[in-house]
Amino acid sequence: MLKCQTAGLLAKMEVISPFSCPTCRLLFWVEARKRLSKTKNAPGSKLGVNPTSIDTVVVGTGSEVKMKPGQQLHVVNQLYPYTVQFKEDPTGSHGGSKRPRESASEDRENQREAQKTKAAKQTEKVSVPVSHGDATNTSEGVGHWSQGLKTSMQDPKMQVYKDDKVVVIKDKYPKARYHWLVLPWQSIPSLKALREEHCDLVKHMQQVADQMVEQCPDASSLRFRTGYHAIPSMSHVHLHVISQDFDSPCLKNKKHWNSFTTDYFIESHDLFQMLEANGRVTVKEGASELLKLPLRCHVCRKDIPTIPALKEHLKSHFPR
DNA sequence: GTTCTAGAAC
DNA sequence: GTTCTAGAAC
Repeated sequence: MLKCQTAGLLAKMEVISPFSCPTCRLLFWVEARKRLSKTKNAPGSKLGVNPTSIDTVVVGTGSEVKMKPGQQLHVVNQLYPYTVQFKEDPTGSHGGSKRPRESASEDRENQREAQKTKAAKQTEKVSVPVSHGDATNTSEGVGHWSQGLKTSMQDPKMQVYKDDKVVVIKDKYPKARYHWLVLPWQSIPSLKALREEHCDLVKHMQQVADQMVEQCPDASSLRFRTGYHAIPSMSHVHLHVISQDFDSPCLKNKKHWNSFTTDYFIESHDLFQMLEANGRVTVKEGASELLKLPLRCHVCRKDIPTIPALKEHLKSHFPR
């Protein structure tokens, strides 16, 4: 339940689109754009609610959160259908005037800013549990940008699914309409550290990835790929689950493009087979050179000269 | 990983 | 002149 402090209304969370408190006209924008038919079997049961840019709370369905005038509510988890229903106005009062709704892009921008601030704070203050080696504050210790996933995966507000073996977060800079990362709780710095004993874990990561795709509202219209970057920048093994529209403002350069559309992207299944057969994962020499390949459309194989031209071209394959 | 920006490309 | 990329810095 959501409680509007101004009007004293309660809201029940179930489905959604942009909505406002009918009494005080406070507007809330909820990211989820499409409905799903079922929620019960969907991974993750928590809704992350961010009632202010500073304080954040996590509420389960049915719990209450107090909102103040001007505060924005973000349903962090886009995966499930939500409805926010306001109960009957108990007082009959009607304060405040209707506010103009923020544009979706503006809202996304604000949220991105909030995330940046949040990440910066986490880097400063949060100590991440590490089960191996020395955690130092030197070149690549805690706080270095390459350690960011360790922080994000521990943050309940970032988590869209978790079980005893893995956690799933949304990529902070998604390169497509849907882009998740599946991370093991176990600290495995890179693909080099994978051994035969990790086979079950890797397989489980794949299963969770498949599950994420299954419950995606656009699973029927979009193709997905799940795989690993040959030489990832971020520490901690992570499996990308990414829709193949590559429709995202965060996809900005050749490196981004080629990391998902060349052999630099190692299919999860291929990686598993390699691990099962050899007990190791070997990355081909020269993998980093793949990032410099000319831009080529992954759908029609057409060569495209520049990133802006490529993004324009992609619109023809993936109209909104 | 991202951001910033010099200078290449047009 | 503007657009775009690539590499440094973080």
